Amino acid sequence: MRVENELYKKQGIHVISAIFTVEEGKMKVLLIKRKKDPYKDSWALVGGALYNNENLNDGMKREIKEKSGINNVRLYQFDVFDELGKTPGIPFRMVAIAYLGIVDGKRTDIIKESRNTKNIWWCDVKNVPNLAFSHNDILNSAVEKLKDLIVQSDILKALLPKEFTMPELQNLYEGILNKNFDRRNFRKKILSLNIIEDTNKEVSINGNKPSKLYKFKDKIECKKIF
Amino acid sequence: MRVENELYKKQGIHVISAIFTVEEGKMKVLLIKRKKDPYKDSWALVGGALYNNENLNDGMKREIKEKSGINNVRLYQFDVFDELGKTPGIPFRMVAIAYLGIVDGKRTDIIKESRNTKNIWWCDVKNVPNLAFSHNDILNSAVEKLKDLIVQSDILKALLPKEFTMPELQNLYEGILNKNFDRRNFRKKILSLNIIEDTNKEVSINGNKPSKLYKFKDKIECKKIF
DNA sequence: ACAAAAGTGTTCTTAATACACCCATGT
DNA sequence: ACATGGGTGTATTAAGAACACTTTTGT
Repeated sequence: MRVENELYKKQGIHVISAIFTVEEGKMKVLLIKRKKDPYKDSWALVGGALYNNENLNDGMKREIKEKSGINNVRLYQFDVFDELGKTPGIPFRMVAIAYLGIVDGKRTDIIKESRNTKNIWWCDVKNVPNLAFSHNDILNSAVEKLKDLIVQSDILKALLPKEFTMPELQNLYEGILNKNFDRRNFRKKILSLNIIEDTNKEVSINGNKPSKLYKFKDKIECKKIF
Repeated sequence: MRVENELYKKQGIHVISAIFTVEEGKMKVLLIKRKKDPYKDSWALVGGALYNNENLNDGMKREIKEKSGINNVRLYQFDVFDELGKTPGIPFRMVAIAYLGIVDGKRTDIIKESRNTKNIWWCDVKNVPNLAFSHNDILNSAVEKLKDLIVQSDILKALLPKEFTMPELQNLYEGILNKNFDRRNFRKKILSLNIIEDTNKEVSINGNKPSKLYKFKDKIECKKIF
């Protein structure tokens, strides 16, 4: 490949991340509000252009740090999106490398504003507004990937708060995988994996019979759950 | 993103494909021999730099057509490789978009030579030489992806010749997945899927008891096999 | 007749599914 | 006392794993 060849001259690489967490038993995705054109004032996924001198993962982490303050995100590169001709106002021919990120929201402080963003929001995955660029497509694709990941025990541990109830866990699964499980069978399955333990505490969430609180064991192997 | 910013100026995108087929019951990958530096005379996967004005899939197909003549390949984008500082002689900061390709070798004519290649070879996956760039890493990763794909019935149909024997099929699985199956259980499993049928023909492969020839039914759904 | 690989059925074990009753809480 | 959601055990069904003998061909 020759540098002077016009065929190759105007290309660039975006890194874009759909960062998920669980809050109140619901799956949330992190959105930022753009300060500048294009798509000024639109909500968008976290991301930006890669520099010449950084590798992909470092670039993704830098963007996430700059725009949200988060620095303990677990990242999975899951897809590539062609941005040829799709991005108004960007004269480069861009390719977007899409990442899925996982954090425990309760252990994570986020910053509200940055150089290019004016707000930030943990948005319920079930109710996402129109996003900038083709970020809705990227998010949909990330949610599909999340369905694959959620059946791994070590992801669950990264995603959930320290203590949680069995119905919360089941709700999470049913929401992401979009199907229902029998309460008894679900419990049996999860307990048989031997990755969580009873804390001997209880909470009453909706003023009904209290549910037991569970927590993950200190070290768990990565097992497939469904 | 501003075009004049030096941070973004020298980036480019490679598309690279590990193209697989089955020959004599063995999994083969398509390699080309390079005509020019860097890595002159080395074997390599099929690929090259993306143009400004084409999208990723078109670029990949163009490269495959140019270097091998193949135009009926089924492509899956499966990973992205960071080539920052890894590629001698290439002044651009490259990212390699990696594809897995599937063809039926017997139905495919390949060309021996092209502008940048001097030879081409269906190489046994179990016995691959040192490749140019970091193509061995990419190939290993493609083989991992192939393990996921091989359990889908429609991939099998794309990969295998029109007629095949049960031991050939089993060998293929055992080679890719790196484990052994019981002959009777394997047969039972495959037949229960209802995607292949008996041709009432037989072949003797090694001068032993002949095996039955099977073929795929005309239309099969995509089912998970293991 | 013997070596080499192919074909075939049954039993056992394990995992997944279906299902009904009692319990603790707030109003 | 009642409405709401949480907790528990058993019986059935389906899927996967284990296993041995007979058949065909070439030498």
